Amino acid sequence: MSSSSHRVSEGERINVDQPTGKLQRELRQRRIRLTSQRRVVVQVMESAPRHMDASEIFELAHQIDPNITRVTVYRTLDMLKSQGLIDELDLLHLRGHRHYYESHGPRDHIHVACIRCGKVREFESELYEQLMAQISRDCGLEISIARTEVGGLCADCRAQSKSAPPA
Amino acid sequence: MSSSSHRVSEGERINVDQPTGKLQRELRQRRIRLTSQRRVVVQVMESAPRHMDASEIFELAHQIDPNITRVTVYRTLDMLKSQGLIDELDLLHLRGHRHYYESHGPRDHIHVACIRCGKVREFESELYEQLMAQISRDCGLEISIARTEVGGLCADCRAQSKSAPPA
DNA sequence: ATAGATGCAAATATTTTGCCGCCAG
DNA sequence: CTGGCGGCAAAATATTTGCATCTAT
Repeated sequence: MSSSSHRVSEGERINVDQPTGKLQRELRQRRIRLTSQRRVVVQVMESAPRHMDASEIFELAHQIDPNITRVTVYRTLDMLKSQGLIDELDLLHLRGHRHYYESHGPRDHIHVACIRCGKVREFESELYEQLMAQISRDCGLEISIARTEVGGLCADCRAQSKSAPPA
Repeated sequence: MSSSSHRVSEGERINVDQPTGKLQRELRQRRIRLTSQRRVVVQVMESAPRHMDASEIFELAHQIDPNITRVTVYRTLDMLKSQGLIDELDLLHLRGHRHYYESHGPRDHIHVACIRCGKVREFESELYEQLMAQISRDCGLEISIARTEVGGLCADCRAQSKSAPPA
């Protein structure tokens, strides 16, 4: 396995850090049965260039191992969610009612999406952590999950709007 | 039907000043056809003590006017969403895959939910606005939607945990 | 060996669509 | 009057469940 422990650059978000492994390792550590199907599903998720919904995960996983069914994908996602290893997003429902999944990174980040072209970027900020601290303090909440999604027109799409109006 | 420029009252917990009306007023202003069904749906949404999903909205609306169908609720919600008058939330999927709806307030707020008791509180913060400004600047995004949901154990539930462990 | 996963098929739930008669503006 | 809207039923999606079988540990 290519153990590249160096940081990925800004825009791209392919998970190269723990080669074929962060989720898998977590599962093993937690004594959770690592079946071949689960291995495929987590690999698919970890190597995806962008967030996928359950159907997309299924398609890819099924291509790799035709035995894998939708049911297994749902069950695996549920398991990972209940283990707190992945997040379920809806990305502002910009493209329907799909739910997208992503494996937890080390830090919380914000999803910033363009409502026109659909590009999604991840954003981290000191301010965000301050905000969470404030919420925790003011609401007396012991925060375990947080999600922020922001949508709008990106610079590129604004530029294009000038020649061609919105769809 | 009921005179259009009259207030109907009779709701129960419906304020007659603006509440029975923000959405309705917006729709009229925008020359969007105000059918009796739409009136009922927006009233239900505006007078609800908490966020509801499509089914709940349907139940209540259907109680008020048995003619109203699920389809109409869906179509009305779509319309309101496309007008940017309501937001669609999932509240961290704490209770399954439901989507909740809420009419836009004047200011953006954060939804803070307890993962145990399910209580949802709304939270506003200067920091939040700063964060949005930062995102807008750094990502070159003209923000039109934003959503933040935070989950964790509230103080009450933490207290209870000491005597009775998690469900 | 055995608790726990998977597959299959069918049950549920949720959302969308086509068509036509009806009502708000 | 008329174009948009709601109702109905059915299609298309999405998710969950029961049960027998298989497998990772």
